[in-house]
Formats: sequence, C-alpha cells, structure tokens
Amino acid sequence: MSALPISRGPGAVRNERARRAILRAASELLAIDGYDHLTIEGIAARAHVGKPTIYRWWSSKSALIAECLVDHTLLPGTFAPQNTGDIIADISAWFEDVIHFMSEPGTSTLVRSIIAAAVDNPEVAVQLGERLGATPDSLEGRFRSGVDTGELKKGTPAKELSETLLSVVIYKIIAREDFKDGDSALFTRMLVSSSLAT
Amino acid sequence: MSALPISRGPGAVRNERARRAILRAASELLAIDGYDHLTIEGIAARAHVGKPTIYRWWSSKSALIAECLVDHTLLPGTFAPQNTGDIIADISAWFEDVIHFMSEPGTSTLVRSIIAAAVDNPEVAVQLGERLGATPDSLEGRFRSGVDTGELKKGTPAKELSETLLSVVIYKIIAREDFKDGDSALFTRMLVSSSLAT
Amino acid sequence: MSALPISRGPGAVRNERARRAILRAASELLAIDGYDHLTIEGIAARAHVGKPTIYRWWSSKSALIAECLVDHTLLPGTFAPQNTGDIIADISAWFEDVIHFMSEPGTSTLVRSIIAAAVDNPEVAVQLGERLGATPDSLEGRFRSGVDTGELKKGTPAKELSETLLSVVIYKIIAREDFKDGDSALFTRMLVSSSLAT
Amino acid sequence: MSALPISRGPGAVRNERARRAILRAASELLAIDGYDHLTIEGIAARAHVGKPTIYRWWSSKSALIAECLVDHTLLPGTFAPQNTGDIIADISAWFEDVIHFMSEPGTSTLVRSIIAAAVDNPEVAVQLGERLGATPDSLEGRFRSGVDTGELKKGTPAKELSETLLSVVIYKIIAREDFKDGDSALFTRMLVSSSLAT
DNA sequence: AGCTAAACGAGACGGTACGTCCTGTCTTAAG
DNA sequence: CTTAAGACAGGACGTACCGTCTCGTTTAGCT
Repeated sequence: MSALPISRGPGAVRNERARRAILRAASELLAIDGYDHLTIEGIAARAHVGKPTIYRWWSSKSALIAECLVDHTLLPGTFAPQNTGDIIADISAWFEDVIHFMSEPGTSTLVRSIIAAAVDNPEVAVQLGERLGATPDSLEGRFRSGVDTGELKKGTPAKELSETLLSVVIYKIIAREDFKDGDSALFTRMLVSSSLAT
Repeated sequence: MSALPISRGPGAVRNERARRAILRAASELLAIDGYDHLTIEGIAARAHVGKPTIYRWWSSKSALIAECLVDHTLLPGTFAPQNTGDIIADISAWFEDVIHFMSEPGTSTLVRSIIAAAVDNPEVAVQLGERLGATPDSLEGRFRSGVDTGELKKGTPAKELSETLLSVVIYKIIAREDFKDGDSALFTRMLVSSSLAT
Repeated sequence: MSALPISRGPGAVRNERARRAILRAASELLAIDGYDHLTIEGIAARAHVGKPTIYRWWSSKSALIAECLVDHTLLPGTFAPQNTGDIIADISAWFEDVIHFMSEPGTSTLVRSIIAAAVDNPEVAVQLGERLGATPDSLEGRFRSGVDTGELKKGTPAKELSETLLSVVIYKIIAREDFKDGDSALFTRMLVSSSLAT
Repeated sequence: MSALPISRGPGAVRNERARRAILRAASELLAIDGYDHLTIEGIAARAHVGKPTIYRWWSSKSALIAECLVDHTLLPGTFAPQNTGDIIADISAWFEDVIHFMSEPGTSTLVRSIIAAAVDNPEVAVQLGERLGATPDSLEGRFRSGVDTGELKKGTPAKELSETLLSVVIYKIIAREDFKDGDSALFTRMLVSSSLAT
C-alpha cells in the first residue's frame, strides 16, 4: 500500500509528514462531508499538500480511504469478542458493542461513507470488516475456538458465521435501519444456536 | 413517485414518452458505466431529453435509480421462494437462484452499482430488497407460513431471517466474493435450522 | 470571431454581459501581468465567469486578445496619418504620435504583451497593425493618395512602406530600444524620400 | 554567459558535458515543440540532467535560448552581406539569402519561437539580430563602408537601415506573411536608394 | 377556435472538481 | 561540492458535470 522508505537509488525519499497529513485530512473530511462530497482537492488543501502528491501515492479516493483504515487514522478502535466460554454471551456482547458504537452521533453516517468507498474498492470492505472484528483471528477465531473446546459442533462454518454477522451490520447501516433492543441477542441466537453442541 | 396526469389547470401534461426514455437511458448507462460514472447529462443526451426535464421530476441520481427499480426497467425479474412444505429446500433454492443470477456476466457489477445508489438513498435499498425477494410477502412470508404450518417454531424471527439472507447477498457483492458451491445450502442451514420445529 | 446573437434554434442565447466582462478582464490583466502571466483562470475569476464560458467561445488566450483588439477593449485609440499635402510631415507626425504613445508608462510593456500574443496568433498581429494605423485605409492609403496627387512617384510600394513602418515600431518594442529624438523624421525620410516625385 | 570550467576552489567544477547536453536538448525541443511548449522539465529529461542543474546556471527559459544562440547550437549559420561595390546588389543578395533560409520547412516556425523568447528577453533579440547579420560589423558595416567609398551619401543612417531590414524580416515571420518574388529587391531599393550618392 | 400555461429540446451560464503538467525548491545518494 | 534523480507545495491547464437559467416550440386543457 505505502512504499517503504527502501533505497531507490538517488532522489528524495517519501515525506512521511505529508503522508500522515493526507490520511488525517481525508479521515476528517470523510467524517464531515461524506464520501461523495470528499474531494482530492479538499484533502490536499486541508493537508497543505499539492494534489500531485496525493495522486503520486494513491490511485483513487477509495484507495486513500483503505489506507486510512489500515493506518487506524479512520475508526481507531477495533471490536473483538471475548472468550468467556459462553459463546452466545460473547458474540452477543460483541454485537452489543458494535450496535452501541454505531448509535453514537455521526458514526453510522461515517461508516456509511466507508461503505460507499467499499463499493468502489473491496480492500476497503476487507479493512472495514477487520476493524469491526470480522477477521480470522477475531470473530472467526472465537467460533473456531468454540469448536475446539467442544462448545460448538464440529463442522461449524466459522468463516460464514463471522461474515454473516458483518453483513447484517453493514446492511443495517446502508438501509438506515436502527438496531432495536434485543437485536444483538436475537441475531446471535438465530445464527449461532444451531451450531451449539448438544 | 411519478405524478399521475391529474389536471393541474391548463398547460401540457407530463410526457410519458420522455419519462420512459429517461428510465431506460438511466438503466442502460448504469449497466454500462457504473453508478459513479453515471451522469444526468449523459442520461439526458441518451434519452434525447433536456436536463431540466430530469431535474423537474427527480431530485437526485439515486431517486432516479429507485424509480427504475420500481418500474422494473432495471432488474426486470423478481426472486421469490416457492412453498413446497420443505422450507430448507425452498430457501436454499431461492438462494441458488439468486447466486445463479449474480454469476451472469455483468450482473454483479450492475447490482454493485445499485448498492452504490442504495448507500445514498435507502429507498433504493428497499427496492433492491424487494426485487431480490426480501419482502414481507415473499421471503419473510415463506418463513411466516412455515410458522403457521408448524414447520418452524413459534417466535421464529421471520423478518430478521429474511433481512439476514439479503444482507449476505449484498455483502458478497460489495466485497466481490463469489459464492461457492454449497453456499446456498450452507447459509440456509446455518440460518434456518435453529428455527425448525423439532 | 464572436457568434452574433442570431437565433440558433432552441436554447439560451449568448450572454453579452459575460462576453464584455471577459474581454474587459482579459485586457486589464494583460496590462497588469503581461501575456505570459495571463491565465484563463485569472480572467474567469476577475470577470466572475466560469472557465468553460471562456473556452466555449475562444480557443486560446491569443484568440481572446485578438477579440479584445477588435472590440477596442484593448488599445482603445487608433493612429492615422493626416493628409496635409506634405507626406513627409504627415508620416513623421504619425510616427511621432506612435512614439509618444509608446513612451507613456506601461504602454510599451502592454504592447510587448500584445506582440507576444501576435507570435501565437497572426490575427493579433493584423489587429495590432490596424490599431497602429498600418491598414489599407490609413497609412497605406496616405501613401496611395500621395501617388494620386503626384506627391509620390508612380509605382511607390504603399503596402510595403506601411508594413515597414509598423515593423520598425514592433521591433523597437521587442528589443526594448527607446526611440530617440529625431527618429520619427529620420525613419520617415529614410523610407519615404526615395519615393518623392522629383 | 557560460562559466568556463575554471577551478573555483575545492569541489567539483561545472560539468561541460551537461551544459552542452542542455543547450542541445533545448535547441532540439524548441524546433520540435515551439517556445510555449518548451519546458525545463522536458529539457532536463532529454539532456539526462536534473532540473536543478538547469536552474543553477540559467535564470529562465529565454536566457537558455539566448545562450543556445550565442553557442551556435541554435541557428548554426550566419548571414552577412558581401561587398562587391554595388550596395543595392549586396543588400538585395543578403535579403534573398535570408528569405531563402526562412522558406525552408520548419525554419520560420523555429524563428518564430526564437522571437517569442526575444519578447521575454531582449538579449535573445540581439542574438537573433546578430545571427541574421544585423550587427555593427556585418549589415551596418556594409552601409558604413558604402559611405566611406562614396557609394552612399554622408550621414546615411547605417544603424537604422540595418535595424529596419531586420525589423521587416521579423515582422513577416510574426505575421506569417511569406515573402514574394522581388521583395528582396523591392525592400532594398525602397530603403537604400534614397541614400545613394548622386 | 383561441388562449394560456405547463412541459419540452436545447443549450449557455457560474461553478466545482477532475487528473495532468509544469514550476522552482529541497532532499537524498553517488561520485 | 556537484550531480542525477526525484519528491515536494503550489498553481494553472483544459475537460466534465453540476444544477439553474433562459430560450423558442409544442401540447393540451379551459375558455
């Protein structure tokens, strides 16, 4: 994504200050204006950077957003389920965390902007999933460890469960449907209970 | 959405030919160019229509796409599950139909464009859901009738199941992940089996 | 050069206010900044006009300058020799006028800018020549009438004389050589005396 | 104009190879692209030289062009009148030479580019004049020797005659007017005959 | 049948942003 | 200490669309 400052023969090396300023400005403007009002020109101005400096390193707005996510400039936190031995409770708690986060003012709008970028660029979708915990290590890992400890049946589709949870969150943001009380428990049971070991 | 030709005093009445030409042009260009390269100017030119004629009747590109969907100019077909009495088979078959449709060349790109419009305009999300069968009558209705016939437990969350199925389809399109053989059965079982009456 | 506001079928008609504002702004900025610092963007801003409005009607900076000259927005006055019957005196007086004009502060810089445009666009050269009096009617006409009245020999090359006078003025501006006292008489005699009837 | 590779204390000395490559590249690009499409960046790339190396030694594009002329990298030849004792024939022959040169394909375009540089930088005008023969030694000298030998009247304005001949050539290039057959004789007689001794 | 007003096609307008090119300066690594 | 290479901040380029606004023309209900 970003070139490492490896020697490339003579010539000046990439300016890290500019890179940080650009990611910062892009993240701030995405939150303020939304993805479709986000402009390279605006980012360049806010970062006190020339437009060509942006185009030199990123091929599109969505690639820039992807790097903002990788860099944790956008969505600094990460969601990961705990492992208390009670998978229904753990996943439900994770879901509750995500719902709570999305209910903060401005957050669902920001995430919707990120989804708009994700439609352009699947890398953004991957990064957004990672930030929300839908990764092999995190959500999927919790399901796998449930299988290992005998809490869940063998053959439980950990990846698909993880992906489905993420899908529901993303769909609700797109459709601008708020989560209701009990949704975290409802969706968790709906998805997970059939995989519980008897 | 579209004004009926109710009398509004003297003066010409809305031109239906123009309306159809606009929806047609918008649908074609969406398929060709994608949502972000779709322009009002391009639609007007292709429909041999003045730009103000478009602005007179639609407030945004996404509202226009929403009407294309309502009008069945975009995505002419509709997906609906059958009711054979075997809900796993019925939902799985519906899922298989959708997967098959999405695998046609150009379709997933077109649907991704519709999703881009949906991020702007939740009405588009609703219409896309309807076209894919995620409606109270269709997918949700199949779940409710399963409850009524005793095939599914009482308290089965029909709406949430329907919505989750739609979410998964939309997520896969956004993330550009292809469905694999067996996914229809896998996701169906994962979601529905816990609601089966014992 | 500029489309007359003739009916061109349907559609809005050219905005004369915008046209005037553009010519005015271009003329002012040419005087202030010089031709190479003259920018379409700057003209658009000063005229409170969109850049495309300029590009719609003029293909280049130099075409715009040409129309400024045609329109008398740039170099409002015109130089023309009198006809007192004494051609040496008349041409010399014309020359003196031009020299005096060029010695006003800023004028030679402005004319040099016009010459820069003329290098791009021969139409500008023609218009500059017209403004300085090197036209069939004016300077050339004075020579022709001298032939007609018998003041000058038959076969006197009126056009070439006129052009040479213009050439000298333009060269001096390019080379940034000031005219000296007596130059008007000197050059006039040098050029004209060999054509005097004996 | 150009520093000789004289030692200036410790450290590397000016690289003559780079200087030649730059002048060569500038001359070639001027002929190919014209003055307004000539860029420092393009020259640097063609000369395999860093941009700062150009900025270190020349203050502007026009200064670079001036040195190309001084260096005979641009316009290698020189025009000078002969002295056969018949000044009308000599000047006319010189004029014919210049006209013939300008009629070669590409030459008038190249010279027009040099004139564009001359508008920025009077040194270029001087150098162009020198190359065309309008120098105290050459054209002006021929007039002065005509005075000395009694061919021309005392008080003949040698400098102004020389300058006027140059002016006409430059004007014709700017205005893109071709010379016609007989122009060399016509202009020569027009200018010179009044100075012939009787 | 004539009037009136809406809707229409066309397209010019003031603007914003695009992605590119170039400017002149600064930084680095090689020699 | 100069050089080739090249990144940088900045500014202008010429283009594409935006959404609004005039134009004349067409259309169709209402007098």
